[in-house]
Amino acid sequence: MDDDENRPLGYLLHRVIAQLRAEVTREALDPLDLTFTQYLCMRLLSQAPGRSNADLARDLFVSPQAMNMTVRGLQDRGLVTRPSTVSSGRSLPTELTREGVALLARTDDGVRQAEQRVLMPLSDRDQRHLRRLLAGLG
Amino acid sequence: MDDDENRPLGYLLHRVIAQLRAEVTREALDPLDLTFTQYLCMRLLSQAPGRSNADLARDLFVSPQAMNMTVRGLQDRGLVTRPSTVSSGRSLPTELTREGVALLARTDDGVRQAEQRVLMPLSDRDQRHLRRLLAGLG
DNA sequence: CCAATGTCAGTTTAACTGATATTC
DNA sequence: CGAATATCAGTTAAACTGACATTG
Repeated sequence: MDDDENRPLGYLLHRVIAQLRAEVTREALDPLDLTFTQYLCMRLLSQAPGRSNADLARDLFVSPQAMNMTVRGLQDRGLVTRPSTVSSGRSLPTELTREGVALLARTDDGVRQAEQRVLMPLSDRDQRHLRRLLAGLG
Repeated sequence: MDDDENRPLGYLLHRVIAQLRAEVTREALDPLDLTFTQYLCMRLLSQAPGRSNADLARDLFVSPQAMNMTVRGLQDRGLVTRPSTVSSGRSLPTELTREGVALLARTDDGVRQAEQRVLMPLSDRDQRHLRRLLAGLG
């Protein structure tokens, strides 16, 4: 029989991400008309400006076609920008616009609150430890 | 600018679960014609036999309609069973059949290997710690 | 030629919401 | 009646695969 620590990682992770995603979307993203995937994309661009579409797709483990749709949606709203042509190669470096940076900042409070609710069962120390372990898997 | 530990939890979690889900599905579930959600459902029933559809839905944070489709798929293949009528109430207790238990067991090796690849960057000690922290959020 | 990139198009997975019947 | 359950049906989010042109 499974005890807590022997349950497969996928099972444990799914529960946490499903709950978190639902709460973040409802509380912080729906009011700003952003999908969770768009939010992840903007978050990634905030930390690593100039990523190409193919880079972003690899970072989030989705196909370049799927990521392209996400970026297009953000581009149509003026939240990210990328050059239509480039002097060398086909790779188009994408970055947040000033509007994109501002909108991303407006998600922060809601995201923090939703995360806090999900992480409630853990002590502050354990929360920091969990973040560090997850970051180590990136 | 974000350092590792200040990146939102949803961002860190998404990357890990996306990679893990892709590897587990390809390596352990596709060969047995199981979806990831069906796998989670069977895993849950293995640990907590007799759960109703509504229970399972709450456990995995999906709608009862979505879970019902998953259970139906497993039922049609004879992997789980639930009574068509019950003496009291509408709740139908679901459990794995012998075939379900056997099929779930056949996923173990592939799942373990996929998890091991994802967790590779962490020490054994940190892997155990991560599992314990995640279990604490269930 | 070949590998990587961006992108058009159609398809599929797997969730969602709404509505309804049953039962305690 | 009211709350919980199961389940019908239609819709949507968001991925997928296949195909192809461009570029270094």
